[in-house]
Amino acid sequence: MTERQNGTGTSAGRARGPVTIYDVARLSGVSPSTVSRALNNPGRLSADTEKRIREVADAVGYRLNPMARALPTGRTHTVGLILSDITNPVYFDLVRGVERVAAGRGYILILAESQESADLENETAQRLLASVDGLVLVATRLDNADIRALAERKPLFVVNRKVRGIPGVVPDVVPGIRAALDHLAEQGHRSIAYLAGPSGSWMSRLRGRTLAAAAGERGMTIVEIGPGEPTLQGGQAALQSIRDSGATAVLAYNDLMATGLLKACRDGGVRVPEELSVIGFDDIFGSDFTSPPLTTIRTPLGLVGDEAARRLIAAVEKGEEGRRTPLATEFVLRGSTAPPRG
Amino acid sequence: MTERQNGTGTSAGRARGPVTIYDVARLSGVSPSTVSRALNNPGRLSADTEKRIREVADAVGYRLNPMARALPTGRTHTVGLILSDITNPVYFDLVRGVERVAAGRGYILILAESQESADLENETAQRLLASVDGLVLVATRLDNADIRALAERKPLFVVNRKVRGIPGVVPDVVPGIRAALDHLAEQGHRSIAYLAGPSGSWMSRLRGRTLAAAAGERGMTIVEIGPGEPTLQGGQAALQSIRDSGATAVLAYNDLMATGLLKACRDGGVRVPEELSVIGFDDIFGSDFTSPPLTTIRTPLGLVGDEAARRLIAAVEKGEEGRRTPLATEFVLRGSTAPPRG
DNA sequence: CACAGATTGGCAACCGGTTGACAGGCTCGT
DNA sequence: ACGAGCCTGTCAACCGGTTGCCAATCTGTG
Repeated sequence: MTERQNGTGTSAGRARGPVTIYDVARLSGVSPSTVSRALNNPGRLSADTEKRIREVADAVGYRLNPMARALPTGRTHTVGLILSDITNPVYFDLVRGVERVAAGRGYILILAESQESADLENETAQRLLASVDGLVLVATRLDNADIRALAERKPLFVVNRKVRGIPGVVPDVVPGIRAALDHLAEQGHRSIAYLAGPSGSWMSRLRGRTLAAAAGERGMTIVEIGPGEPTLQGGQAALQSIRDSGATAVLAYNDLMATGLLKACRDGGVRVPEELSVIGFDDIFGSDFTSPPLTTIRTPLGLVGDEAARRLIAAVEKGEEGRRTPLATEFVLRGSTAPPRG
Repeated sequence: MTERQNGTGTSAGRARGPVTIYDVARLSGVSPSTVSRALNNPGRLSADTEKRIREVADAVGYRLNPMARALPTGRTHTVGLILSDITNPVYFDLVRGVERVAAGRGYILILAESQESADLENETAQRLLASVDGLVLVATRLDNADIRALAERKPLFVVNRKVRGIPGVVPDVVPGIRAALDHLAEQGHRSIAYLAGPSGSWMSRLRGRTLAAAAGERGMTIVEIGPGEPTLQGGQAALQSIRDSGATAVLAYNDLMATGLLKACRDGGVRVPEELSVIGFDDIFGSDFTSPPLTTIRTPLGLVGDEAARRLIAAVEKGEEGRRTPLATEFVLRGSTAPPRG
């Protein structure tokens, strides 16, 4: 009779802590291991016993302790999501996508921020490693070696970055960029500025490269401005360089920068789109109510989050990454572009 | 010599799993309990031993397993944050505040969404209870009884809702609302509409009540429109009722609704602010680049997140809630208000 | 009716830490 | 020289589950 701490003797008393399988076992007259089997090994026990135990567990409101299960099994039923900047609106839908899928499959979401620092990101990932079944890295600042090292410990999924041998997703930027350039060409623009994001950003380089290639095909010239912070401030700060470049249209690394640029234009008396056409990237919350409404290249961020969670969990549970869904960007025409003057 | 699984015999071999205190113990020739004490009971061991163990732990890259520690201690070093809607921009800064404070104090953040459903919220809270040291509930849809029941199991902190006996924070809405009404009165508005949020929202009722009281003091009349969804759509849908009410100015439950209303006005040919003055609430991301820029009542959401995390962790660690910081709203004058016509 | 094989449930070890109790060795005072 | 008391490190139990292995019981068959 090893009476564990919870037994309060004869009187029911108020239970000290949460109900455990030991309580359920005692109340249904079986051993703890039997309770464990009844609950997560259906069919292993006789139908009678299983049903009885389930009823008792239900009646007393038993809930398993995820940590206690994690210890022997190594499975935490938790996914970690590391972002460089939680308040960047570009991530909201992505976070929701991950959370919904995770919750729907019985997983918990751990959220962490790396504050745009590679060191902090690595430290954070290490810190989380033991607590999660897998990690989603979004727009990571880590180098390939660090990423591979992490992937050796736990399943990893990388969003907006391609790393050989590591599962991940990068929405195809080509269709959006082509459509945007077609639109600008049609309006008569020949010289386009690319307002680059952070120098360490793989995605900013990809967008820049793709843009340069697509511009070449259309006989347009690209001048790269930046790098700059991927924020409103970063966009605001770039106005002067853009004007100096002589470009008649700008494609910004993301909507935040584009919006900052819009603001700088208003403040500086540059009329958009008459004097300068501006195109953003991602279609974040708010870009349809800037003034003028921002023309942009939409990234399906909710779907990206879905995909990340789905495939990460598939890797965790079945050891294989699930089916890949093709994800593409799309040009969204609003009010911030027009033919150049003259 | 109970050689636990990790021992790979003579050759170093590649370690199976993560490094444990058992590994550190073996390598430094002490017992596991000594390692544990060296690491988190400074002074309990001789300086020599402690230093030696620390060095070994460092050298082999030991990291404690938070779950393994949580089991005997009951302390997970994790805080849970439950939001009704992750993509609502009102929460971004709040989430960041919580995450920063938590991370700074060595805590992990678990994020969950209740999708505006009380049942789902309760279920989520129950599910998370064993995994966290405490829970932050934001704009909860739970009733007081449920909240108290949760608070009996783990420390709880409630944001934007007052529940007797439960620690929480509600930024003072009075100064912001008074200033807003003073401004409207000055411009000559007499009849104001309040565009209410969800019927279950405590905060919406508080804002409505406070507004009614402040209006009374100024001899203005308030007509309440709604309830409505706290979203862009909710705001858009309300335009007709507002026009019908004859009010010359609207104060919306939040910026999302105010922004939706702005859009409906543009679509419906109602000029803002000439024909209708619109004031939002919270000053979320984006409300300074609507057209016209939204006049609003700012809530210091980052500080609210800070406060929540700080005081929750104080409650967890010291059993007492920490010092309260007074948090107040503030009127932010931008471009969506003007004197009424006529 | 005996016995093989399948069912059913329990024992005990294990996951990786923490911590109360305790033993051996030291230091120190007298 | 001897005992009190301190310092240091170990032992073992525990947190709440999971799971390999085994024993007892039940079933069916010849």
